[in-house]
Amino acid sequence: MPRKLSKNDFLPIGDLARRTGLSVSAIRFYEDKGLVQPMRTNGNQRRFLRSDIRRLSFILIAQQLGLALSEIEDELAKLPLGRTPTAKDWREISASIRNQLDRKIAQLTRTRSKLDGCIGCGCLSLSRCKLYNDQDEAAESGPGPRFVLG
Amino acid sequence: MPRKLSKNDFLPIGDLARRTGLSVSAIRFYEDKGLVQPMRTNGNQRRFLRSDIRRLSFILIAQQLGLALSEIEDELAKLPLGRTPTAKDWREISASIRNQLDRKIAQLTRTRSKLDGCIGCGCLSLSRCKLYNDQDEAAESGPGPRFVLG
DNA sequence: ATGCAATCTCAAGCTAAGTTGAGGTCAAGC
DNA sequence: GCTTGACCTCAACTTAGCTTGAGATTGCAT
Repeated sequence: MPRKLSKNDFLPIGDLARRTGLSVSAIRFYEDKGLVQPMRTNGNQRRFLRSDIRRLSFILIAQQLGLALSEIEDELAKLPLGRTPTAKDWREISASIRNQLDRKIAQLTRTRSKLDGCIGCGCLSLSRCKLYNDQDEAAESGPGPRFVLG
Repeated sequence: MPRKLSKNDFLPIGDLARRTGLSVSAIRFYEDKGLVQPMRTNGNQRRFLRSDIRRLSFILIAQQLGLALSEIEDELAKLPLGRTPTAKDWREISASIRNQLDRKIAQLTRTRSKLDGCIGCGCLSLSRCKLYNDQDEAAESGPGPRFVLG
């Protein structure tokens, strides 16, 4: 016998907000970005599955790890059929996230050691400064490098 | 005898752009933010001092270190009379910047070790997840979710 | 004196990750 | 069946760090 859908299986947006700590507007924003896909009632109101709580929690956690929404979308897209992450998926995804974290830490650490070199020389000379002339690794982040949790 | 100002001591914005690698529009933007203060010709064109090259270079370097323009402004403001940084100033400022770098690295490292804990458990449970519930350091960024998954 | 590149101002646009507000609709309790 | 709170859409605003474009002016070389 297929499990009957009880009323509680369809949550209105406010409930989801209360249970995730997100604001209603943020959830709508995420829907806009394609991160969740609620159904609609006849009256056009959103109805979410319980599993969307988990999906949104994943988004929140990933954000705290310093991933941009677009990166989170990429991670979620790796799941078959936009499924909400299970424990196994989570292990795989975390491994990928860990790589990104590692890279960010390595980047900052390199930068710091270059800075240490510069403190010694005090050169401030563009032609000689390591901080300045290593185009390869430092200048990647585009306008306004964003670091996690300020 | 006071040194006579030769023509080369006043650079038009394009020269400054070529010599720093910044775009003309970015330099104007920085002026707007108060980071440089060029003089004007009778015809209202900007004329920069040679020392502004150094000042802008400092801005570029500090940006690569992950400082926001507002933070850079703060650092530059520590200098008496908006002076361009000398080697000694640079040593002091770098020390301050190094602290900020250290904090960012430490933050990321803590986050990573929490993630490692989570990979093991695969819980994805908001009530238990360390990533999620360390209010002290992680959850500064908004409304704190406190509820368990369904 | 003229031509043309460089410069000027001001306004609008872009990305990220949302928030805020106006004006309108839905659904549930009494 | 009415009221009220939750919900809807759409547009505009926010901060950071710029870029792009329109239309006007300047200044250097010939």
